This record gives sequence, C-alpha cells and structure tokens, in this order.
Amino acid sequence: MYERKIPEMLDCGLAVAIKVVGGKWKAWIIDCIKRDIRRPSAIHREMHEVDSRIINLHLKELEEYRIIEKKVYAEVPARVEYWFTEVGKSILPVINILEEWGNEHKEYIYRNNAE
Amino acid sequence: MYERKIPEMLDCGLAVAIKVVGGKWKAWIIDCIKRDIRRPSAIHREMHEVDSRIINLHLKELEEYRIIEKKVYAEVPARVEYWFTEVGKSILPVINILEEWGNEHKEYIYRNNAE
DNA sequence: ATACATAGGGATAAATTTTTCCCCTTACCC
DNA sequence: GGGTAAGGGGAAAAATTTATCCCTATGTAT
Repeated sequence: MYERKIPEMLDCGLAVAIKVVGGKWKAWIIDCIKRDIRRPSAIHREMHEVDSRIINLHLKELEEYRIIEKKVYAEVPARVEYWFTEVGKSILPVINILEEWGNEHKEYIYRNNAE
Repeated sequence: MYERKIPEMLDCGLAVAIKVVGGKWKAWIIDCIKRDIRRPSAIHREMHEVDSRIINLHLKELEEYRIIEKKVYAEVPARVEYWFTEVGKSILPVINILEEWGNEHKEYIYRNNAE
C-alpha cells in the first residue's frame, strides 16, 4: 500500500465527499452496485475498459470508508457481493445531483476542448 | 502545459462534475470567491498554506471551464478579480450538498484512519 | 537605488494515482 | 494434465497532479 507523505485535510466536508466519489472509476463502480451488479467479476465485465486490479483497489477503498460492505458466500466458485451500507445509500442522491449537473453543463464546460 | 496521454471520458456527467470541483484546492478557491475574496493576491492570503502558483493554475482551469471569469482593471498596481459565470453560480448549491454530506459523515468515513 | 505590491509563468521535482504484468488459490470439467 | 471461472494481490512502471524555486514586468513609495 502506498503511504502518504503529506497528511490529508480531513476537516473539510467537501474534501471528504470528493475523496469518497472522486476516484477515476469509483462513481462508475458505485453505479454498478446501484444497478445490482454486485460481484467483482460482474462489475469487471460491465467495466471491461478497466483492469480488474483497479476495480479491486477501488472496491477496497470504498469498503474501508464503509460505503459498501462485502458479503462472502461459502460457495464454489467463490462468491462475493458488495452491498451499500446505510451511509453508502445516503450518498446516492448526492451523486445523482452531481451527475445531473454534469450532464446539463458538459457541453458548456468542454466547449473549448473540442479541437 | 501538460499534455494528456490518455483521453478523458467527457461523456459521463459525474466525471465532468468531479473534474470541475475535484482538484485539491478548487473547492476552497470557489469558496473564497463565494465570500467575495476575488483577487488572486487576496485568495492567496486567505489560503496561505498553498503556493500562489497552484492557486493560479486552478484559477486558470476554472476559467477555462468558464465557471469563473476574469475582470482586469486598468489600475496600478494591477487589479484582477474573478467572478462566477451563470453556470458557475449554478454549481454552488451542488457544492453545498457535497459539503453537507461530507460534514455529516466524515467521522464515520475516517473512523479507521484515526490510529 | 532599493523595496514593495500586484499579476503571472517556465522549469523542474516530488507526490499521488492509475495502469500493466504476472502471479496465487480453490474446485470443477474435459 | 490442461482449461475454466472465481477472488485476490505484489512489484514496478506510467500517467497525472501538486509543489518548489525563481524569474518576468509595471508603477509607487522610501
């Protein structure tokens, strides 16, 4: 694991919120789980652009924040599912608002990048 | 300027929104402007932890997204002010929601990091 | 002449996040 | 044995963001 050299700012609510949703693929992963795609392998099939290693890292991070929790079934082949915690559920509407804002304004924001 | 090697995903609204508010100090800068701290030097005095170079870079980025716009006054010493555009204003309530969520849950999220 | 405040940026380094590559385990199927 | 599918992670490289250092310029004040 990477060990941070500069301490983070944990006091600001905004920084915390962005930490939770702000990774490159975390929002997409959260969206998968929201759509009942719960197993690591299924998430990976859904997000085939992304290496499964990356997905694992993000899942682990979200689990550390206790946004999601892992359920392990004693089956073969191994079966793992991720479910939102209560706090995890509470962030879903926040994400929706972010997404709405982004969809409404993305052409505006990136008008210049179009060359 | 740094030239990206991997193209970004501009299609997802969430990615766009996070791009706009998700830099390390952008939210703080936006908060300054919201509190009528509009001049680069004043923002820098407010955010004395952060090098002015960094603040400039973020301001420039926000300006490229047209979240803020620069007004240059023909005074001496030079006077520059940043103001929100209409779209810039529209993101403020979104940021408030993020911040509220973060403040409400930060102890929960970082309970483990406390060692 | 020296110092200060303002705004701004080049060059480079450091820190952090993301990616790639390859490995391990269990158990089933052919 | 060799192949599949599941979950998982070490090590190192690459990509990206953030930080540090030092310079430019203008005009004003001491």
